[in-house]
Amino acid sequence: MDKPPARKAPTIKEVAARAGVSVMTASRAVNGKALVSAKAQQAVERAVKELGYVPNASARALAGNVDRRVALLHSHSTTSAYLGELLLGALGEAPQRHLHLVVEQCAPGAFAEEIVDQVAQAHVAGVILPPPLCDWSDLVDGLRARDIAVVAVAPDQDGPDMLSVGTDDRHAAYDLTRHLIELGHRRIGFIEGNPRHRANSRRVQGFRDALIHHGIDLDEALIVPGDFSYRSGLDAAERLMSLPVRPTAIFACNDDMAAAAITVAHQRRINVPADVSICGFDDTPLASAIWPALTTIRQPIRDMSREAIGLLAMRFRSQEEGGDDIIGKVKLDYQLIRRQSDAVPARH
Amino acid sequence: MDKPPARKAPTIKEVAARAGVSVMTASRAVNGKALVSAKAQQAVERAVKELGYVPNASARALAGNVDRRVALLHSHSTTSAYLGELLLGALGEAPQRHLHLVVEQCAPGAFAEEIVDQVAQAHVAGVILPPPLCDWSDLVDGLRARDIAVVAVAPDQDGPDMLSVGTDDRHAAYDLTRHLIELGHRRIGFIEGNPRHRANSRRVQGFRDALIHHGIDLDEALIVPGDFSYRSGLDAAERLMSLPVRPTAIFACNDDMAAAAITVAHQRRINVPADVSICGFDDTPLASAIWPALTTIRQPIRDMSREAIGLLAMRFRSQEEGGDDIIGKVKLDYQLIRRQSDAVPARH
DNA sequence: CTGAAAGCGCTAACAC
DNA sequence: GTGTTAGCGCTTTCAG
Repeated sequence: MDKPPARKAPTIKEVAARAGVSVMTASRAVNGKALVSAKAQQAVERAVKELGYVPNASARALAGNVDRRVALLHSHSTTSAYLGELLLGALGEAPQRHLHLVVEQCAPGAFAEEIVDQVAQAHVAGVILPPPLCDWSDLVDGLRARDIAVVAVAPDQDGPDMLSVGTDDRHAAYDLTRHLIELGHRRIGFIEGNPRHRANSRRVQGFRDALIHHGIDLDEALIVPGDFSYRSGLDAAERLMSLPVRPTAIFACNDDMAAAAITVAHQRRINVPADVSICGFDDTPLASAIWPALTTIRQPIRDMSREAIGLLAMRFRSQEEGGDDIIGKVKLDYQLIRRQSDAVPARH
Repeated sequence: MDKPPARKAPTIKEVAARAGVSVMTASRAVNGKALVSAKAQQAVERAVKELGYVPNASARALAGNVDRRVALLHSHSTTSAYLGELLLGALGEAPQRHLHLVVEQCAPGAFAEEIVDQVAQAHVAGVILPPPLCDWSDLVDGLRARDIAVVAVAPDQDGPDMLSVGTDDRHAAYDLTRHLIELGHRRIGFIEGNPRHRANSRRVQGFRDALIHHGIDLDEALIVPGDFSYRSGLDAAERLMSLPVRPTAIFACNDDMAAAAITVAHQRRINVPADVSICGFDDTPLASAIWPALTTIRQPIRDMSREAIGLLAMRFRSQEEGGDDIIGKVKLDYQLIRRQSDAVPARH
């Protein structure tokens, strides 16, 4: 005898029947919003467990009319890895906040206005904007002009009246530098990112602060320019390695440039990390793909999109209650990922 | 005067009214399934456009009772980039096939049975399994035992009665090798991947075939072992570079090992690509992050998940019609991505 | 605190 | 071809 092939998902009706209460009470108990007697609550909870009941999201959305849609907008320049993390966070959080997530890609050469139209036609109430979209003011303004809530993810410049999530880059750079100092390094090279990005200046600042706070004189020759690309990291590292007195450690403003520095070291038969420690920033896939794997700073991208959804939900709630538009900013903790590219400096 | 803040999405009712037909006709016209007069069809289409009507997925799912859920299951070892691509493809295709996609991550050390339970409790009718999950037979069998359709993405071993999507690795390796041969290379080194993976043997096979078909004698010393890791690529490349007669080109079985080969070349002050061409496989983010950027093979991951959704939809349709379980396999075209790591061999 | 009735937007099923 | 009726599973009223 086969088991019956028809396995329809249990409905709230069945749960109610089994718990001996009305459908309405069951609904309330499941959602936990309204007041329900402890007894009813427990009965329902048991029934739910026994039946393996999962609320039907469609029905819920339809009935509640609260199926607000939010979009995760991404451009061609968002890397798959970044997007993947963003998606994972947002997809996980959205249902819990009673939001429906849609994913929109903006066309390569599109104007801000076109994108705004596209988003508006999707009938979304809010948009999550990862970099670099979040720094495109025409786009942000256009969206807001149409009453679409915008939350910026790791924006380069963070307007005071914006919803945003991000990490404290300055502080992260400070911590990474301190880590190197505590290892015993005193001569630390720094490879800058694109000077037009605020993220870069914040990281440089953190680096400088750490040096100062630990009473280390900064040799300006140790700070060399770069632009976040691997290619630029190659040149920057060459300069650092050619210095009369070589640094014992190098802090690159991102992983790509750190990887480039490792390549240069290898080329010169300088051992990493025995002869020179090299650290990156961002914890991209590259960081763990190369050898030695990079000690770097990880931004909790997944958590960021989770929080972004939360911020949106909060804004909607406040709108429903007729309040002013809430502005919110959340700063998430970064993480120092220690791998194999750093060590105590060699003794002379 | 402000514009009215309440912007409810238009319903099919409004569309019907505007088009001067009944709701049902509008529904049929929108879905294109049933027969509708050309006139009504056009009227509805115009109304849809003018109102910016988008069918409410929840209502549709609820009414049709066809809101089949499918899961994209991923393990901790699926990289974010791979997952991101998979997600993009699946998220785009699922709604069109009237499927609702959920994303499930399986717990790090979980047993197959636990994962099967988890999936079953999510009430999904089908699961997309990226590698390495698709090669975990306990998991696959467990799922199928519960009548959950499984589609394997780029499986290492492809059972005859399985739904699967993938690319022709052997053929891709053949093409990449031919590319090198056409450039003028005759002495081509090959860095193998983990010998336990079929993907590896298929790639080796393609390489050998290409050599044979072009009348090039294969020097077995040119095929060196690796295991797909950067670390192993370093060792393999060292062996290749130490050969009495160095190869003029190296084909590494994946990008990580190709990147390692480039590092080794740099170390030895061998120019890439002037002195040695180096190609990878997979087109991971690494391929374009390093310098010179890798010429490699790209698998259309996004398309794969799209096709996977299609396969699932097809299977469900056939089930509804009471037919046998359809088995389907789709092979997608890979792409040879030419970047800067290959060139015509140097003349002696 | 609980329940009954009504309806969310849409599509099966059956009429015309 | 087209319209009518009913109902998907749930939550919102509004009465108890």
